[in-house]
Amino acid sequence: MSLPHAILTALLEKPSSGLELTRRFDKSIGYFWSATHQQIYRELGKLEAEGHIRALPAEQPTRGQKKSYEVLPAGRAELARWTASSQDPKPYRDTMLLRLRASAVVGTEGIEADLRRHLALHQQQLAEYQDIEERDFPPGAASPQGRLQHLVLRAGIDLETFWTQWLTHALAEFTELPGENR
Amino acid sequence: MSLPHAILTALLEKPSSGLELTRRFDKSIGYFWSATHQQIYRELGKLEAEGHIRALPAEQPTRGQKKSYEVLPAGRAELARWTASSQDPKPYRDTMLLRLRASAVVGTEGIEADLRRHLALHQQQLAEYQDIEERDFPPGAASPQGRLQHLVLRAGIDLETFWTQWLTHALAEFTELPGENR
DNA sequence: ACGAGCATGTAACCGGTTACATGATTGG
DNA sequence: CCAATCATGTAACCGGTTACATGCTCGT
Repeated sequence: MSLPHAILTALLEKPSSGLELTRRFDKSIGYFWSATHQQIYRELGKLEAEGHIRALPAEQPTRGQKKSYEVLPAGRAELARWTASSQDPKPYRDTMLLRLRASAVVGTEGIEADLRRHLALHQQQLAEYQDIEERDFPPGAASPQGRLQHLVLRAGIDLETFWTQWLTHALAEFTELPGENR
Repeated sequence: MSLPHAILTALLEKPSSGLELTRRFDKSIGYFWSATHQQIYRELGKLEAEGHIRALPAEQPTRGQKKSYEVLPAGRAELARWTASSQDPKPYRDTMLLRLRASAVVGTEGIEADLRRHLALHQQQLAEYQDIEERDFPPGAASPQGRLQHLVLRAGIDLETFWTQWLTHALAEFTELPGENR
């Protein structure tokens, strides 16, 4: 039950249509909660039916017409409730770690190339986050909202830093493995 | 398509019944790929139908009777293929980061307690991993299989270390926020 | 007027989750 | 023998994914 709350957050920051939300999910919020436009439309319908949001009274909503939504007080209250609620961290899932473990059994043939590819991807993502940090969070005092947003970005930066270091370490290990295991 | 391969890996390490697999998923493999017994039974049925595993020829398999499986050559080949295949990293999803972002909009009322709770949980998990490392991976030379397994465990340790540090940092930020934002 | 792209939406599927059912074994 | 537990399994649901359909708008 996270997608509706992600949408409520995005709509509170700025009322938007479905496509606009999809684009914004490709950027900031999507960095740690991605969603496709189908998910977003489905969820917008539910949120409207529940009285959490409403379509902005512009034109009649026919197909192909832009339809913007804004958050109603009930929606804001629900988001506040959810934000403050106690939630267990989801168990972590990662296929690369799974494949590395499998490679200990069936051989490491072929996995090294994908480790390198992942390293490049994480380095790229790290650079993107660092650009955002430089641009949006220059050193110095910031508003409380800004500090919270910076905190979230730091998590992204530190996670990508971890992955680049770990993958580098993993690749170094591989060069030391005896030939028949590679 | 990861669960069947996780099961193949576990079965290659040691032929097991459904319940035994469930227990082992609660431990080692489950640390980065959890599964319930219902998922595992469902998947065992599929894997058997595909000819990747077979039931060990013991007693006739009636309900309530233990039924152990072993991996067939086709299953091992499929696992090797999957392990060496190129796979994109899944976009990262985390509700705590989402909630923190939401709290920048609707207020941080109530979230601090859950940050503390998460910190305790991650510290606990970190301690568990470190115990395993001390017990199973003492300093010194190790087999290639051991080194790969150690690599995976290091990822778990480093991830939990990251979370404890980040949560500590986040809580420190909170104490500096002006009163109306807490 | 028409094709490209914009915007919204339907449908089918798939893996993970939760609740529950049923047969076998074992301890009191 | 009966309850508790072990072991396997069925069913319904839910969110995320993929493929496709349809209507509108705008540039040429």
